[in-house]
Amino acid sequence: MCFLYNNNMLIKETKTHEVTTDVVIFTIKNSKLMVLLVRRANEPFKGRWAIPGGFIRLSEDLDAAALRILKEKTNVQNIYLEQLYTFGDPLRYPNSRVITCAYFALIRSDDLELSFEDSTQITDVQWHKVNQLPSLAFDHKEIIEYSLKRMRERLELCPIAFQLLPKKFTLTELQYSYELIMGKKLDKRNFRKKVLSSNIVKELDEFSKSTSKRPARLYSFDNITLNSKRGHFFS
Amino acid sequence: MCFLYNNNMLIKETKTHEVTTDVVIFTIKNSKLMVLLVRRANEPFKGRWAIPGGFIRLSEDLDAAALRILKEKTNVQNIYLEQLYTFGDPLRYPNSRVITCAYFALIRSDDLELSFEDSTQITDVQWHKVNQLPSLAFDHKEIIEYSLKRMRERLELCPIAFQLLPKKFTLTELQYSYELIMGKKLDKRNFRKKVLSSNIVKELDEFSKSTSKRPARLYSFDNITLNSKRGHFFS
DNA sequence: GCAAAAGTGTTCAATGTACACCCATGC
DNA sequence: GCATGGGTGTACATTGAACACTTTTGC
Repeated sequence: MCFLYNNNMLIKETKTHEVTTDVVIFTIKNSKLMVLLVRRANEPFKGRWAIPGGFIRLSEDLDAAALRILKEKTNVQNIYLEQLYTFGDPLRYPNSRVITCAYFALIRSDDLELSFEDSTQITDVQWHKVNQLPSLAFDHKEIIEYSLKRMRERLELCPIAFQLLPKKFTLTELQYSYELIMGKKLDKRNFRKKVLSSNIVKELDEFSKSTSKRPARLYSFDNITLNSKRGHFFS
Repeated sequence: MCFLYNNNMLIKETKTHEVTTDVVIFTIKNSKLMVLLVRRANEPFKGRWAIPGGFIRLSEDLDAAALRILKEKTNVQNIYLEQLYTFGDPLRYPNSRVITCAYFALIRSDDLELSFEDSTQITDVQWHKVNQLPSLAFDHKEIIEYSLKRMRERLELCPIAFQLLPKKFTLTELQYSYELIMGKKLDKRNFRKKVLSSNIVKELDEFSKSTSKRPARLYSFDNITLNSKRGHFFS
């Protein structure tokens, strides 16, 4: 039971706002754009897939809470994390008022250290293809769709796609990740021209161990600064 | 006293998160870009100027709460309103954990019906020039600065500046409002070319009652659709 | 007639887009 | 030697930026 000073009236409520953060975590795995989902262990939506999330602690910054959720699930740091939107439809969460501050994050698949990854049996944390999502809890479908839209907007401004790639990558791999996120094909020559003329990649003296074809030059990224003040790299 | 199920532990807390919304309300008045501030009647920061805001009701959508705050202060509808960012630094609010979901709004100065406007005495609600802000409560300076930045970004994508103008306006007035928001001078010919080639304005057969100079053609706006899914016009 | 704001086009640079062939390697 | 993905350049269209003079009105 809470007493809450709400809108200039002291009201008595059996529940109060709860505030969570949900983190939409993207990666590229097996040439697919994937999002991390957890299977809910409790009601509501017990057994349903959902975006990883959790309550924000009373003395915890929002960014810190999102980072904590991310670490709990993926054990990664040094990732791109950006506050997305705060969803507060009073009906979004059954029988309770839960406002969620959504974030989205991009991680490299080669940084992943997911304990559940070793097991081949079905676990409660899994990657799902973004274009083959299962039925999701709450408004999480809407949140993921909005994340995708935002990620595409960001991609046009700053090279966050690098976050999805290994530290050394070929231009074809880079282009492929752009195509996966943007959902359309890009022209190879124009893409390479654009990437090389912006000084965000550094040419290496290494080549991919060719998988039965001509080896491709490897690049690493450099000079990454974000146009957005909202997104950050956390190290 | 609340019991809160927080991060998988049932914890006992003497306080809980509180969630407010703050609305940064812009207008153009006397050829200046202005923001609406209220003087705080209570501690903390009693007497200090602050962005209008209030607690979100338990069964109230975030957008609705922002709209309510806006109506309480300005009595306008049919405005541009967009969720800005959620600020949740645990130290932003003294002695309490208050997370605020900030919005920004643009209103026409000729739509204004502010009760306090008739009075010439100092009231607790006033317009302030954005480049001459008084000392503000909480992190409200940061919120206003971020609103300005976002408004500039929006302006490049969609014609929200129309929200700040009377229903009939001259192109010079429109250009002036862009210059006020962007904080820089624009080229007259390029500006008019761009505005006229996008079909967002409609030429009228009326002219400004010339104030001792050549009368200028009036325009109204048309075909307003937003590029952003986040911003909305509320009618 | 003059002061003051309204109105009007062209040139140039930069950027984005469309498009097709040779190259290096593994097998 | 051939199949496969790696790598490269040019022509054109679109867009944004710089720039100055004539027109209309009130006084």
